[in-house]
Amino acid sequence: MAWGRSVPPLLLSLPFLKRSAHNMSAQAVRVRFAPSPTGPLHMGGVRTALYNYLFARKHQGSFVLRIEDTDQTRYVPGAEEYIQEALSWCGIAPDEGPQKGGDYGPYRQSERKHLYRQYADQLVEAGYAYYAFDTSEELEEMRSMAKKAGTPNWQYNHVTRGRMKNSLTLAASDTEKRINDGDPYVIRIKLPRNEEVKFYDIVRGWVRVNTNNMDDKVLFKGDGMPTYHLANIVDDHLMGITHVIRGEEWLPSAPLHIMLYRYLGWEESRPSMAHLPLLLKPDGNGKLSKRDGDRLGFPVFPLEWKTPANDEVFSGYREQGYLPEAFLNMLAFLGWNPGTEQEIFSKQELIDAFSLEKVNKAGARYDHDKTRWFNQQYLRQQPLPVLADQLRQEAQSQGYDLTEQKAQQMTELLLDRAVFPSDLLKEGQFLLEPPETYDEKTTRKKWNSQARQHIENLRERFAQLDAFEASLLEERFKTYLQEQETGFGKVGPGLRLALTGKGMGPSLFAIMAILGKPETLARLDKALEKLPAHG
RNA sequence: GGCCCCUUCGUCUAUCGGUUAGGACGCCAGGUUUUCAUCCUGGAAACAGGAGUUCGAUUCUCCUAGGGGCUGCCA
Repeated sequence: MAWGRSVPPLLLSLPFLKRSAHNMSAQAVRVRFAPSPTGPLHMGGVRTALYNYLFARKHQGSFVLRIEDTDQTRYVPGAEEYIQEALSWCGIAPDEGPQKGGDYGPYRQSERKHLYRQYADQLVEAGYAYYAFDTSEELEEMRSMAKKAGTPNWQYNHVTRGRMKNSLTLAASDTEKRINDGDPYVIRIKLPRNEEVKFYDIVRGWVRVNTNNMDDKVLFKGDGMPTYHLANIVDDHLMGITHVIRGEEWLPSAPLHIMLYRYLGWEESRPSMAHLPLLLKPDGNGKLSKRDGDRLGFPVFPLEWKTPANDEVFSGYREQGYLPEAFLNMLAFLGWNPGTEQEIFSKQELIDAFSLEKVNKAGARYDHDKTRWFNQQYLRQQPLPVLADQLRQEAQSQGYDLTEQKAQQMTELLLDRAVFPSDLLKEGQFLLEPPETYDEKTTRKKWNSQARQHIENLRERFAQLDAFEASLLEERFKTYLQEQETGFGKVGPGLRLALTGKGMGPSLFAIMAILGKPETLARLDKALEKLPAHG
């Protein structure tokens, strides 16, 4: 088993496992990510896409994007574009999909509409499905009545279908008449009574469910579209999908899908299944949802999203300055672990290390601090010139003109205290313009007549220097301290305050070197002028 | 409620019957640094509970508890 959890040897004799094993060696891996375009893709969806992508790459297979838009009432403009853009930003764009094309298209289910009906008909003819004429209202009433009677989970199944309006209870002529008259109807699967459905899930092992606990799900809707259940089986089959890797929320309907493969006669080529653990919210209970981000102060979406209906804005990792590689690395580790102690993985390293067997079973709680840490790590790995160039552009957009050299110096100076690229400018603002105000607390504690005198003295000394570079400045500064028989703590804070207006920050000598002589002297003059001499 | 899935430090996780239960984030302490950040060193911190199988269970089985998902003519 290249990618099964350990399976008892005996079970290998089961026909479909043999088939699987055969599949794996002979058939090219094809996986799909199948979101429905009902809104932006959130990070849980991105992770599902990522695992599909990694699995495909690992096995030299194909990663397919399929848009599951069989519910026309839930269409949200821009959602599909968002999905594609999000995947591209993350660096996991599909090999086949609505944008890219491919040999198995079309890749939108709405454009595949004509394909599904024949399979629904096939099932009806084979006796595995039936027409049902019950209206939504009638079903609603059945459910609420059952609920009042103490049965919260009324099901349309082998017990109840005999009392409903369907082709099993109606005379054949009646059924035919209704259909010819254009009466609305759905097609439901006809599940057997008391039969065990079992399948092997790559991350969970054997899963078994009795058909008594399943219901006769609608396969084909009144509007002429298939439901997800039918469409996903038909498409996976037609598209040659070998492995279905999806979220755990699909686990309860997996047995139904198994039955569909069987009834459609496709059991021999059924894809393997892997149900991924869910992403949980950091606080409280439940899975991560789209509102958690704004509530807890982090994005849940890869890209910013503006709801078309009301212009509500949801923040995105991209816009907040996260690097896609960091985002991806973080996501990969939410529910998967290579078993080594390495945590920083390039995309290629993730591909090489990834396996579904190492995917965890339990849901993973999202930790924003860790995400920030990943970003910090990746930020430092960026080439200096690239960061400097970004800084320069950002500074420019805010009206500062930066030389390449100065941008580079600033980047070097500030990278250690940055988590986001934008921190470089934020933390280095004082290098671009003189302070307007001086930190109140530092002024009160460190700025006295003595400190003032030191600044005056230093100003004179610095004015004598020709080469304004850090090492020289430091040397002169220390010489001065020795002459004065005083310590760094008596002079340094005042100097920093005068130069930057702040009580803390990077090396003073590097700061002065970057500012240059005229600016340094000007700032010292300004501070001497503006700051009162107290104490 | 029913069905299914899950359960190791606060969080993400390693352990595929025998370990002082390891790492990372976060937290705390110390060191480096004029300060902040970085960096280095150290620390606190976990196998949900109970039975069983076994010479031996965090690891296998069962039960309990807790958590999660599903329970639509949504995906």
